[in-house]
Amino acid sequence: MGRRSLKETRQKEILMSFYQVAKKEGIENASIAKVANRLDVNPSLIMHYFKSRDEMLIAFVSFILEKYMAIYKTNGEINSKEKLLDLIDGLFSRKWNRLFNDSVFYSCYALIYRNKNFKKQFKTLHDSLRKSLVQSFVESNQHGVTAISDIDKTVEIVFNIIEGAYYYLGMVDDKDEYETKTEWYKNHVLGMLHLE
Amino acid sequence: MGRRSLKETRQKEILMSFYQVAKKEGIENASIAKVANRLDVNPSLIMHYFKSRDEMLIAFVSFILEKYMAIYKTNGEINSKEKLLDLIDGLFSRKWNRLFNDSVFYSCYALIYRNKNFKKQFKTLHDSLRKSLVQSFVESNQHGVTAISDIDKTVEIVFNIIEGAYYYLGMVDDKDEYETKTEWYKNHVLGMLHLE
DNA sequence: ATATATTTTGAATGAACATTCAAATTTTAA
DNA sequence: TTAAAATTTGAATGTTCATTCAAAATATAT
Repeated sequence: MGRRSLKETRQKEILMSFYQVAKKEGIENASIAKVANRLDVNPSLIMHYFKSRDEMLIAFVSFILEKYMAIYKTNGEINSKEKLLDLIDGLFSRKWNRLFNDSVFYSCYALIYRNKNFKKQFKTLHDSLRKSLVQSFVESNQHGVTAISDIDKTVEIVFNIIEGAYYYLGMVDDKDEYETKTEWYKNHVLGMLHLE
Repeated sequence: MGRRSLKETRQKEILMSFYQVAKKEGIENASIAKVANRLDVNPSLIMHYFKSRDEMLIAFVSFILEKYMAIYKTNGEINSKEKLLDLIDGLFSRKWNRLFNDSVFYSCYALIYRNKNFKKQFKTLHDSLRKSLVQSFVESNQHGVTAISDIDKTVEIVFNIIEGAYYYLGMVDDKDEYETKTEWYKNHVLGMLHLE
């Protein structure tokens, strides 16, 4: 007996609201009052679902990383050149960094330098993204699409280029420059894989 | 007549204190009171030298970018393979990102997504760093050290790799992993320049 | 209908915040 | 030694902050 729990739903709603506020005003300026206000709800309700703002921030970082991870979904076995090119295109596509390569994500990233746990979480995420690409390259090698000799090293460089790209392109407003340089980065990767 | 102005000195002291506080507690948590406390000075003194916290933050970002720029000083004409290798070593060396590739720098970077002026400042800085490397490659080409065909594109990729490296290596605590991957990144660049 | 568990509110706390202002102190040149 | 200009302090402002607590409202199972 008793009332049905809304805990998980409510917590996700709250984190989403936190995200929206953080996007506009910065992560540290996303106060409980503002997050509550956005949901048209009493501030103390938020304290009911998260013991403290700190705990909320911890949950938020996990929430962000979860979403980030979800973008990198493989579209099945890499058994043809087309599939591989699609994969690479996806890595450099504009849509997914529109979602996450913004203020909020880098603000979270900045936290790793002051918080060991955040650092570990970020590292784990990035390493698992790398592992996923390793797997794809193993497949494309097996199907004769590529002949990559040192897959680990190659994947490391590829992600290095992707991450550097998002860092720099975050500063680029000019659409032409954005596209030109994205092409440069992507072509360099294709060159590495002998796919030009 | 009247007293000699300490404005510039004091402002720099204040910004340095801001930096120290921001390093420990995050940029947004670096309050005027804390910055003043660290200098053993009255908080209103800070308001005397900066009209508002906002203006202080603006000055701070310029201050950070200035320091960042200063690290990239070229050691004269690139007229030998040794000079070029030194230059590349420097770009990947651990010392300079120890100073700036930390919480504070990325927090500042995160601001570009909410502030057009910061974005422009960051862009300008990064582009001028790129220009400086273009110049170095022009020299190394002229002296027959390298035979780079598309210097602009090459520099773009090189910086892309450096920036990606700092992003990822920020998460790496393990010394061996740090060094191994740094070597990978650097060797890839040397390969691009046919300098292995 | 009643007991119960959960959601939600509302009021109150004290601390920290940016900012203001006037007054005090210190240095400098004439 | 005096006037001027700058530094520095100290007290006060009202706002926002995270957090607490008790009370109210709501839904669910028996």
